[in-house]
Amino acid sequence: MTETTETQAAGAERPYHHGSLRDALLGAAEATLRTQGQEELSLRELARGIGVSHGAPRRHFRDRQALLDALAITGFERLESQVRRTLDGAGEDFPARLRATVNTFVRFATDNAALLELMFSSKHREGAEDVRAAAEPGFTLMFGLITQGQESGDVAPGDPEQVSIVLVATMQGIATLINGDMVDVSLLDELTDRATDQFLRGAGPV
Amino acid sequence: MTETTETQAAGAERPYHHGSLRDALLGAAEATLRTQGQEELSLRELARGIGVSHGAPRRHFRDRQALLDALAITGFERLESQVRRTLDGAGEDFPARLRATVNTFVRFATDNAALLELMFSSKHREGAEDVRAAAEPGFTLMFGLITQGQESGDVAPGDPEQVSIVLVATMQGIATLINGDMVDVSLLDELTDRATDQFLRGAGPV
DNA sequence: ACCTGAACACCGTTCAAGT
DNA sequence: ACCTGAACACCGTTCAAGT
Repeated sequence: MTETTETQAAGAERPYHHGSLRDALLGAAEATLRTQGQEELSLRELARGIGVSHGAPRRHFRDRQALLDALAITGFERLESQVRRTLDGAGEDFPARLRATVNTFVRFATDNAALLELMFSSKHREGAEDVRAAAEPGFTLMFGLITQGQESGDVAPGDPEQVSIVLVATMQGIATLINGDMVDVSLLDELTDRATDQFLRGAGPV
Repeated sequence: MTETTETQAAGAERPYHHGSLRDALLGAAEATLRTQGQEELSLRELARGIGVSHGAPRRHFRDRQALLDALAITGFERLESQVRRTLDGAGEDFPARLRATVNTFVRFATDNAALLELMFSSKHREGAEDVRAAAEPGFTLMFGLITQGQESGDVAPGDPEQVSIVLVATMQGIATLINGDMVDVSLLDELTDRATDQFLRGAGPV
C-alpha cells in the first residue's frame, strides 16, 4: 500500500504530468535562462528538476532547439502584449505614445537579457518559421504606431514599415549594448530619451 | 627510418605546431563559426581537423569560452580597422564620412553574422574584460567622428559619447534584424540610407 | 497518449605522462 | 614548452518497452 506512494523522490508530486509537462518545462527553462544563460540550459537537467525521465521532454519538444524556439515565441508574445497595454493607456499625443512604447520595449529587453538574445538570434534561420511569425504582431503594432504619427503629422510621409524597422533596431541595439556591458546601465534612461528625441526630429516633418 | 615520417595521418603536415597552433585554432574556429554557427563549434572537432590531440588546445585557450572571446576580440579589431580605413579615404565632408562609416559597419555586421552575435553577446558578462577592452577603440573612433560633426556644425552640441552610442545601437540593430531574417536583406541599403538620413536630421543642429 | 530507461555517439575538462 | 591519451562526468538523441 505504501510502496506506490513512496517510490517517488522527495519534491516530485506525481510521476506523470497529465499534459502539463510542456508548461513545466517552459517555466523551468525560462528560470534557467534567466539565472544561468542559454548555453547552460540542459534538457536532462530540466527533466531532472521536474522529476521526470530525461526522455520525457521528447513528447513535447522535438529537440533542444525546439524548446529554445518556444521560449523565443513566448518572449515575443509577452513583449507585444506589454507594448499593447502601454499604448492602450498612453493617451492620444503621438510623442507621448512613442516615448511610452520605447520605454516599455527597452525595459523588457534589459529585464530579459538572455531571452532577448534568443528572440533576435540568427540561430533560427532555417526552419523556425514559427519564431518569425511570432515576431510579426509586434512589428505590426509598431507599424500602426508610426502610421498614427504620420496621420497626426508628427512623422513625415514615407514607408511606415521601414521607419518602424529603424526604430525597433535602435531600441534592440541600445538594449544589446547595455546587456553586453559595453554601455553602463546607468545611461539607460538618458539614452532612450535621447534616441526618442532624435527619432522624433529625424523622422519628423521637415 | 620510414616509420617516423609515416606515422602521421594523411593531411597532417607535422605532429607539432611550433607555436602556431593558436592561430590555426582561431582560423579553423572562424571558418566553423561562419559555416556552422557557434553552438556547433567543438574544441575536439577543431583539434581533429588540425591533426592535434583534443587536449592540445588547452595550452592556448583555458576553455571553450576563452576561444570564443578571442574570436570576438579579433572581430572588434577587424571592424575597427575597416572603419578606420573607410574614414581615411572618405574626404572632409561630415555627412559623407558618416554615410561611409555606416555602410562599412553594416556590411561587416551582415557579412559576419555569427561573429557579430559573439561580439555583442551578453555571454561575456563576468570576466572577459579583454573583450570589452577590444571594443573600446571602435567606440573611440565613432566618438571622434561625432566630435568632428559637432565641430563642423553638422551635429548639435551635446555628449558625443551618448550620440555615438545611439548610432552604434542603430547600426547593430539593423544588422541583427537582417541576420535573424526578421527583415529581408533586400532592404539593407534602403534601411541604412534611411537610418543615416534620420540620424543627420535627428542629431543635427536645430 | 505519455513516460521510462538503456544505448549510442558525442562533448568539455582535467591530469599524469611523454618528448 | 608543448603535446598525448586515458579518465571523468556530463550532454542530446533515439527507441524498444512499459502503463
